[in-house]
Amino acid sequence: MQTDAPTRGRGRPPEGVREAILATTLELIAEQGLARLTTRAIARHANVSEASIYYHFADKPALIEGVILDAVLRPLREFAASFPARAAGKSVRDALLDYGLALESFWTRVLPVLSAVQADAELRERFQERINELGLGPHRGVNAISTYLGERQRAGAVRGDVDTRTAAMSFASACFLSAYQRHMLGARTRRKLPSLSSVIGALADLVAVD
Amino acid sequence: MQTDAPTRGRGRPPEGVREAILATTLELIAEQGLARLTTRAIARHANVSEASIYYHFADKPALIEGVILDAVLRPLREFAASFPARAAGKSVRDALLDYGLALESFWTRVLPVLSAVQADAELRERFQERINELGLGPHRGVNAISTYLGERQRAGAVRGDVDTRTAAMSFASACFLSAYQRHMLGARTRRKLPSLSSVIGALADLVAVD
DNA sequence: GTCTATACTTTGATAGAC
DNA sequence: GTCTATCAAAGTATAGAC
Repeated sequence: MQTDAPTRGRGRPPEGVREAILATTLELIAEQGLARLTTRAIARHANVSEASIYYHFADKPALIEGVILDAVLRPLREFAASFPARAAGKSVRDALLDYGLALESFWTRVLPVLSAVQADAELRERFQERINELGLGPHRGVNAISTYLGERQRAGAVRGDVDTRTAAMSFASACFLSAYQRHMLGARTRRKLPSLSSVIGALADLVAVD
Repeated sequence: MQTDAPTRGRGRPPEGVREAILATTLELIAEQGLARLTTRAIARHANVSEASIYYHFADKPALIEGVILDAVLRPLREFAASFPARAAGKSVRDALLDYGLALESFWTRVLPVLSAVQADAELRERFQERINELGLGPHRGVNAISTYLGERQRAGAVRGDVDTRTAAMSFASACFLSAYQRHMLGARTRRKLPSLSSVIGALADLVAVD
């Protein structure tokens, strides 16, 4: 029952089709997971035909893999780039708080995609290869914060007897668990873990020079 | 081309069919994920007909849900039951090490299933409901270890100025991150995080009275 | 309670007009 | 570059014999 546009789509500019497919696919993966994701659903939600999907992507796995990798690498780059700025001119405690909350929200963005990867053996294998090639993984975050703590330690702001690598691991993993709980049990669930802020605060008290 | 058993199966006792279906389904979910799991594959690997699946289970979602829930609750019960025994007569350090490694391997068992849950929106919703009803979640582990540390603190084996809840959170989350990295990047991947033992050891040094 | 055979539905992917 | 229409394959689920 379209009254005025018999020849072209219902408002989507033709050149946005590829981007619409990518964005919609990511959205659907995050919302409903990979198990029942169909090309038909992607096409409908993106206001596009299924054929267009196969014009832009070789097949369904190629589309998924592209979306997944991008959905991990993009937030990662943004986050990594923001790190130096976060610490600048702050106390150790404030820097850790700021960094920790950012780390938690990074994981909150990425976890739905990581879970989707685990749902398909082929995808998982390719993803692991790619991540290993790039040398990525949680150790990156641990190393970054460990380096930061080391610097502050030499500057006398962190207690000399603290093992910065262990402290960094505790810190990073608390952020991760916090994000994972929300991911697994849903945002509406009442949080029964100590708040991330309080845990980071307590860790800061342990490592920082008073 | 069966030469000797025209009427009955190739060795599976008829009464084991239901169990075989359950075990095989879990195995396949852990191995290849939920996205491409078919009733045909389950039947083949379990050496059973597809029809038998539908005799024992209402439909595919019902089968999956049963398997999933069992695969989380069973290890959880076993693990929870083993906890008191782990701490008995040990130093704080040894108890934490023992508990931590057990916690890591608990997560290693359960994570593949939790990831599968995230791959299907309907499954995720039912799972979250059930978990919330039962009051489960990572906070259980944190509470248990926090209680343990509190007792040892009153006994003088843990430093009085330690916040046991924060320490427990750090401890539990390190175990979780350790397991998650292996889950996500594969067991063969060279571990680039500090070993869990070393992190737990360092945490124990921080909280235990020398 | 389990099987074989099959009905029905959905899915990924392609052909061809515009 | 995008669409409509269509196909072959794969998927879930059922019927009926034993």
